[in-house]
Amino acid sequence: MLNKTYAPAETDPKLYDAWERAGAFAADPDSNAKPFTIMVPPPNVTGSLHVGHALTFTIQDILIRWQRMRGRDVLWQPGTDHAGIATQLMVERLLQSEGTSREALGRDGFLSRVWKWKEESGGTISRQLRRLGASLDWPRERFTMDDGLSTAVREVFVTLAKEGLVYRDRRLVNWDPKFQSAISDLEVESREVRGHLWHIRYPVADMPGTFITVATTRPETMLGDTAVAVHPTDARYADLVGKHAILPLTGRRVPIIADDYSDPERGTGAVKITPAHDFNDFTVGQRHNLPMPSILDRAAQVTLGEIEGELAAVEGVADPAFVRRLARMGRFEARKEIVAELERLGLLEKTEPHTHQVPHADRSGVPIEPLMTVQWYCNAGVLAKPAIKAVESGRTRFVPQQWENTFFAWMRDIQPWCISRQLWWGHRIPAWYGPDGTVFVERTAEEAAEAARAHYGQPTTLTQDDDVLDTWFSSALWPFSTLGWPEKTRELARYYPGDVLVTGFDIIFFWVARMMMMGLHFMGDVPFSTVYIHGLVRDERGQKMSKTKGNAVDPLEMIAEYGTDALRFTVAALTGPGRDVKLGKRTIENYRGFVTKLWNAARFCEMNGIAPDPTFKAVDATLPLTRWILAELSDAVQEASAALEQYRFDEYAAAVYRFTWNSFCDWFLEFAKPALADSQSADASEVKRTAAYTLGVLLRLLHPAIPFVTEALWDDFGYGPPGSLIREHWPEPFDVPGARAARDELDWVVRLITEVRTVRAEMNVPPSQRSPILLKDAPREVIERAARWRDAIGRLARASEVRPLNGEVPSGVAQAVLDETTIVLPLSGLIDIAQERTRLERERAKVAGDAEKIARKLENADFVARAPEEVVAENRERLAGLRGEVARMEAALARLG
RNA sequence: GGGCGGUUAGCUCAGCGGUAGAGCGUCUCGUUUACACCGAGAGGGCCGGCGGUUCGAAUCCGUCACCGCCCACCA
Repeated sequence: MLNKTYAPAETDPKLYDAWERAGAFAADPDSNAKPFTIMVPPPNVTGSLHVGHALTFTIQDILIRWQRMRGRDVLWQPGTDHAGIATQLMVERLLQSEGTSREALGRDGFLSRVWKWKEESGGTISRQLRRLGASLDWPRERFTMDDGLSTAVREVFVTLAKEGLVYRDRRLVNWDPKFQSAISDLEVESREVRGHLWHIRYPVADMPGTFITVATTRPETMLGDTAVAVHPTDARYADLVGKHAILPLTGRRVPIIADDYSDPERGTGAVKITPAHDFNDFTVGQRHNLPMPSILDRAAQVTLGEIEGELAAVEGVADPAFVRRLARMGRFEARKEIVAELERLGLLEKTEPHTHQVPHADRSGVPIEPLMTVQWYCNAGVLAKPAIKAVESGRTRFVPQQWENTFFAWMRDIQPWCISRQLWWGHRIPAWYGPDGTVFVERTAEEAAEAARAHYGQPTTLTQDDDVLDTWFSSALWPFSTLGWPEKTRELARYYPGDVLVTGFDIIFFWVARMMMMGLHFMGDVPFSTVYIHGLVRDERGQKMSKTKGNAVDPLEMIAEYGTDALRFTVAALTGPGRDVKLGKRTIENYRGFVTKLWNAARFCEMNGIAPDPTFKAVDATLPLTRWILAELSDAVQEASAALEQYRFDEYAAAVYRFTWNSFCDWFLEFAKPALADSQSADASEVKRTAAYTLGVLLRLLHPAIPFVTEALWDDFGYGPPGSLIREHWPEPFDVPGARAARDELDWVVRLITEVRTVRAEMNVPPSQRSPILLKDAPREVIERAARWRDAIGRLARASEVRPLNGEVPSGVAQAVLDETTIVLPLSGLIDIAQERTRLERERAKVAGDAEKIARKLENADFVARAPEEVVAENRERLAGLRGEVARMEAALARLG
């Protein structure tokens, strides 16, 4: 006997354990079935489950469970990402609380500490994914820094380096002064900053009293200026081009140059050029062959090394002593000092408030500093070309398709990817340097030593590159590194390329694009044929969720409170194409009601002795009721499958919800009650067997979304052995004999009951007050129908009897029109004639209005001539029907007197 | 500055050429062989504005307005 309510907290983990122990999630490389593969986007090993995970993993698990039921050999590849910066920072904080530090432990000590942390606490997210019901193939779990995956990383790096697609370069890089590492363009985000625009007078050399004024938001970088640029056509400055300016503070003579980069509309039209600290200035510097002194170090503190020798005292303009005091000062403090000094010297023309976008490091949150360093780069431009082609040709498609534009826009203008990071935690770059700086890129230290011996003609001591690779470098290999590449494993042959990649739009560039590039380059094929892009999870008001705002929904809390199924169904119901998911506690609570509804419906079935009957076939159904619910069920199967086929999780949820609640519970079970009450009745057996069949199909339809409650019911009813629903076959639409007639009949009964209920509710008739339902002008089929459904109508429409009305309509009755029949409800004493007249008049007006609209349409000669025949015919028919109704309503009104 | 998405019932959204829909919320009623995490009924909409195409536009095209996001830009 089922409990009064479903208790997910106790039941769900047991069901999950049973599935996992039984190997229900396991891929089977030996099977003959067609594979279906999803590579999980590996969560950070430091992570814990948040709503974003709940969304993405629910979607994936729905697809996975659905395809598994369809008989595919499903591989859902699990794993975690080492997440370089995030993990290193986390362990560093841990060390800090223990009174030690990364530096104190040294590189090796620190790394073993991180590994130890990973062994002890790195499994949190995997445990939490189990609570979400995610049916991942756990024994295949991988970690991006596993031996195998690390081999893959080295193999890719070395191969690309030998192909010239990975190389070292000295150029400006986005530098994070807080973490003191290079970062890629993607890790930079613009933030609006309210700052100032300082207008600074640079004296023109050999022209005493003449100044050229530049405007800047970063006066501290002027220490590294090596030119002032004006636009070639700017008449204001034409005479000054070719002359020199005296750089205030340092006294350096810098040329005044003409360059298109200068925009006469902005600032003063003259712009200071600091090639070593600004990306635009860098290109100007290259064009004009300017010196590029760095004046900020890796911590973004002033460093004078490259300009020390050039400092010159100039009366009233430059003072080497002042500049020397700036050494090792932070960039923002130096800015203040420099502004004060310029003011003192009378060289500060004016200061304006100025709001502008400043690039920040997304991780550390500090403004990035363009810095001249040597880094490793990947030539993404070359790798991007086949990836673009693959999407253009449809080999890989995006759902929703609009994201292809985003992908193309970025890929077609892709910049070299800086892949080295000045961190310790990550894949160490497999490059070794000889004493003279010669670089040996090899898979192992031994191979590098071998290469060095060949190069130098003798054994030579090498030093390995200190840097590690961008975390996304190893993520880019995930679709094949997890399958054993570079070994030629049978998994690799079978499960690459995968089918679907599910992820958020925020990492299309970070991850999707790079997997495409690497997959095509190393496997010769795309890593997946479909990329399903979902939205972001937001709170009920559409705000981004964040811990600081306090509006974050904790999925584990929701699971504890409402059960996993409620959370999952909510997510599915809200996941429309290209839309963010606005998730609130109330919504989850609401869908928990759906899970309960299903549970109670099943309980009701159980209480009535409804049990699976494997011999039952839909084609054997003979009754209108059973034929009708089976036809509805077949439609629901069809709708659910079509929705999943198109990644319409919202439509899938809506279809199964509607069928369960409206068709099965509200009408079928209610109509079934008379038959169930009398187990000897002729219909009882067929009704029960149909109910059992319907429930069985329904559980299968619902399983991908709400796996726990469906498996619990499946097991309890004994549809199969415990834990078998997960591998049960997905239902197919089926034929039902006489479906059309059954639908016509049930449709009529439902409309009759609804009509009577509406009248009674509007007349405030108490439910205890039963009334006869008299059918005036009813054709014979209708009278027969009414007789067949006497019990159900009696129950659901509170009728004492249902019969044709022969003769006069008594007075003091309520009336309603249903097709050609007028329903008469003698409710003597309860009917207020005036009120009834108002009600009927309102109805009449509504129907007459509809009729009028159609009549006007049909009077339009163009419509009749040009609209398709069926549409015209349909309208004619409708008009006739509506006019009939109006006439009957008018007759009813007349009878009221 | 370039691009993408959105604007439909109080809220969240579906519908994307032929009778304006759902869920929630609101109001009224309710101890009926499961379910109050429930049942029955009702109210609620110039489908953002303006133009166009069409026999017919929420739906297609153009344009404007507002909202959100992405990319670029430290004068």
